[in-house]
Amino acid sequence: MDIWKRFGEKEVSHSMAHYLQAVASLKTEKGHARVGDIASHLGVSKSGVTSMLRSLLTRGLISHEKYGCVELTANGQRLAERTESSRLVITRFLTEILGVSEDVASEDACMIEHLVSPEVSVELLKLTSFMRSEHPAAKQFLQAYRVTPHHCTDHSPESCVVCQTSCLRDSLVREIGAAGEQAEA
Amino acid sequence: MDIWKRFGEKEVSHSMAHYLQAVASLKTEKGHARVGDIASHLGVSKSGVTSMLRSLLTRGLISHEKYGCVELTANGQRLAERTESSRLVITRFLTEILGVSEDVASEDACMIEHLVSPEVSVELLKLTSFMRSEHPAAKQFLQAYRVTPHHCTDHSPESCVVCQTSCLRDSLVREIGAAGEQAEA
DNA sequence: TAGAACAGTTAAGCTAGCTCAACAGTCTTG
DNA sequence: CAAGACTGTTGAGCTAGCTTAACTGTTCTA
Repeated sequence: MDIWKRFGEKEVSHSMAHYLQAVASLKTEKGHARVGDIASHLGVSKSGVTSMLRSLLTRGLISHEKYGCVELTANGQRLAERTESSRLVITRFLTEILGVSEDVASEDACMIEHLVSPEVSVELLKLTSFMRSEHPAAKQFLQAYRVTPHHCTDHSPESCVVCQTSCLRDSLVREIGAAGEQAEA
Repeated sequence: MDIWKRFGEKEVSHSMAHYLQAVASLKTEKGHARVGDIASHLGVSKSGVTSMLRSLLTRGLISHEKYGCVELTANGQRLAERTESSRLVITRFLTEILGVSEDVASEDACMIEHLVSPEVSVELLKLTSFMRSEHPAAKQFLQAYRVTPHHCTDHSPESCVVCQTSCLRDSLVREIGAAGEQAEA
């Protein structure tokens, strides 16, 4: 059970993914990405950018000459696109299907976009687009789903098929309450 | 747009979440959690455990006396339960609704369990349990969904309501192919 | 109850990412 | 075409997490 250690072995870290996305978005916005652009876009110092560019360079994800513009390599471009696609898919699933607020959806998507495998993203895209389609089964499902109250209120096998020994919803709902109280304080 | 920087400000890091889960599971398995137990359970060195315990201690998530057993505080227990609940919910959603393989589901759940907000987890639980319930709309939906081929094959607004300027599926599917080729090599 | 075997801690050292301060290179403008 | 303004890099230093090696503390057994 050493899956958890592979966290640090991902192709790109959270920071790297955002640097790649920043370069890509600056390129389309302004036509070029320079150290200062990236720094202000991400809200970090220029020296932080310089050192991150060094590690992206050694990983072959960008090309960059001193005092010059930053370019994505084919591999860097690929990763940037993949992360961006995952982010869009996740955000839309969270807001449109799960009905979570924009704020929570954006934050969660930002946290996990680079960690979710493409297999999951593509299935999420499939589910979201089918659910939002005109297919009668999808429309009926959504209607029934919206009017049905939260399940697992009594934690019986009839009301919830997911929980096992204990009610998962209990601890999660407690967390939401706790977060709200912290915000008020 | 500085959401991405909050990654490092999460209540617990990926490692911490797994240490807390390890302590909780060792407690229920063997009745106690000691440094060596945790080290072998997580596949890290004992000294790594010692230093991590120090930071969990200062965060008030565990109690631990020299050469003694490790105990979770109320707060530590809360976080361990929350992470574990999220993991279970995510895993079941990925396998049972999205139809992703056990391996991919376990890995993805492990990566994101501590990052997903309880709001999202609870909605995911609601969706999963409703979909797996006996409700006719759910059964019809699943049946229609299973037999419908992947959408967005022609990238027209009729076949996919999620993609916008470009087809998100294209880049994701390319990634799955790329991963497969890498594994073969 | 000595001493081996084992459990736990400390210490030094590594990488990743960040910060700020100081320096260097480039550009603009009078 | 030089002065100042701006952009970019270097360097020192920080924290988080990990490692190995060496040490200390505890426990079990002959």
